[in-house]
Amino acid sequence: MKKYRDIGFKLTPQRIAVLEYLENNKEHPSAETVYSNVSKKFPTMSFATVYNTLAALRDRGYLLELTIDADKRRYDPNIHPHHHLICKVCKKIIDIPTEYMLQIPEHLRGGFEITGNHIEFYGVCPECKQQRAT
Amino acid sequence: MKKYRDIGFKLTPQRIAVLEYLENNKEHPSAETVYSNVSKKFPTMSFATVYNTLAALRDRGYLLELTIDADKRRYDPNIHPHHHLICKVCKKIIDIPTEYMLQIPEHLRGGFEITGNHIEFYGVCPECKQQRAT
DNA sequence: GTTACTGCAAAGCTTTTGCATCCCT
DNA sequence: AGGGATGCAAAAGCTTTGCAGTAAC
Repeated sequence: MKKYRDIGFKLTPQRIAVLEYLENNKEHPSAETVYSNVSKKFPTMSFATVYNTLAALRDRGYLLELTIDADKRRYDPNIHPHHHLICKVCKKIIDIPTEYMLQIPEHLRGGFEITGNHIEFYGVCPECKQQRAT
Repeated sequence: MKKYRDIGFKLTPQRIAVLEYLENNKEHPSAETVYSNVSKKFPTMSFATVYNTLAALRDRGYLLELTIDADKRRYDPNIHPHHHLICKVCKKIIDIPTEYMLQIPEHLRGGFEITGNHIEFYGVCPECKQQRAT
């Protein structure tokens, strides 16, 4: 936690609760999900504080904001380069920590300076596949 | 246009205007952009009709709904498999029609049935790169 | 004639903002 | 003490919906 304070990130009890909830979290939660979980232990917590905290962490590079879900933004505390596998039915997201070497053919690059990439794999998870078969 | 009618898609003047606007459109427009362009020639056009039409085309597989932009959904009439290169500054999106062979290691697949993938390449376009230098 | 689309306005969600108060450093 | 965070409520965007009227098939 010290690293946050060191860069001038003020550690309030609310922020610590959010940080603890996110730590090692693999669910790629939405702000709403973060709010409802954190406010269990912290009833006075407000939505605005969750949004502010998530935005502050994102701006400082401690949190990725995923635009995978059209309905809401989801957050990923894993900031190491990785990709995602998404269930089209239940929107579950799992991490794919594989590195792929992807080159864009020169004639398609359009003079862009490439800084990164992100692969979304789509599919149906075992649980949803079984429910469909029913 | 006949193909739409053949599957029970009712062709109204408003829908034809939307279809004509989208045809060969490479700008990946948002619903707002579609609306403002189509309503130039069709002043009585309503937002709801644009949304309904886009959703109907999407549901029938004639239009891709992109979740690349966190702020709004964008639409892509190019339904052939392809990827995207996105300018992080101005959010311009250009098509990358290259095919990449991407395999997910078995132990990471989690029993998913994989149905497809989509790569987002990130970068800065020449125009934005120049403005930054200034 | 049916069925389904249009247009308008209102409502629904997610996310952002203003502002007074409070508290971490 | 000072700067920044909190909490509340209101507002702002984007998208969806209900419903009466209308047009495509």
